[in-house]
Amino acid sequence: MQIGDAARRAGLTVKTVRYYANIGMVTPRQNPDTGYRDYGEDDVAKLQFVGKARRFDFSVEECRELLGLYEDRNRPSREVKALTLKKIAEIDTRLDELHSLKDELSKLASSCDGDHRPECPILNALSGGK
Amino acid sequence: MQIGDAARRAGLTVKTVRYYANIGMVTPRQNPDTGYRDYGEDDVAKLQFVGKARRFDFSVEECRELLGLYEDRNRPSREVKALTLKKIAEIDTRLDELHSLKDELSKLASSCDGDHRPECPILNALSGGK
DNA sequence: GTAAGCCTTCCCCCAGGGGGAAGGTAAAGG
DNA sequence: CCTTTACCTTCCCCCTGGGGGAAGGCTTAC
Repeated sequence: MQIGDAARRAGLTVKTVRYYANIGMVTPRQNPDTGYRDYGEDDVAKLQFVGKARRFDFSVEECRELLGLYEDRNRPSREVKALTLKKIAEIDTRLDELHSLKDELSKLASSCDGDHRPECPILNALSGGK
Repeated sequence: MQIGDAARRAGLTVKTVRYYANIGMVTPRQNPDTGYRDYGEDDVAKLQFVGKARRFDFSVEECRELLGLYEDRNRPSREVKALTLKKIAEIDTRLDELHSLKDELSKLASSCDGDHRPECPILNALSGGK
């Protein structure tokens, strides 16, 4: 099938699918007549797999790694689980950062009157100290 | 003072400070003899301000906006507060996304034995369904 | 004299594609 | 048969927020 159908079925844009082909992540056959990319069911499955993994915040490189494990029917599940736990730890780190950012910004916002007057604790905080 | 000192005092890299000059965010005078950028105390204050706002997850464009408000001694504090509340809302959205991602990944991870056997619910989840 | 330590501009690099130009191709409608 | 429409291809520039390093110029210190 052509790239448009494959993209639709995987829920990705044509641009994205072509990009994945260019970086060698999901490489379809080529139709020798037209020169068009020719996607099979297995390719669509891989595209769906990658699309889902991306939505789970795995980077493209991590997706490549997961895809390798996915294609190797004999790999130990340990490896997949390790990648997943690493990703969870990264998410935790980012959650902590965002929580503390939000706390600080919330404190600033609640200390600011937010009226027509120029006095503003938010700007004072941003300009003062370190 | 030269860019190196300004960068050190603002806790930024020289590259970053030069970048801010290039995009017109903090534009120092120029030393006519050497052609070097010449930073004053006011410039350093602005660099510190921007550095802090960046650490608060404000984008460069938002920093430019905040800097404009910071320099306008008569702006209403309302505008600054609005930007801050918008940023807090963005952080909330991202927190929600990350929380649900983490939940899903945690469920997958706990359902996977993570041993030497190839059976892996994580890959099954990524490959199956939508 | 020369080495260190500044500074300058210039260009390429990262992720993860998006936007659009220029040009080839295939199928359907009039 | 011709045209329109909808595909497809490669190619190049754009975004964020700078990092890395080359090539060149200047003082200053040893």
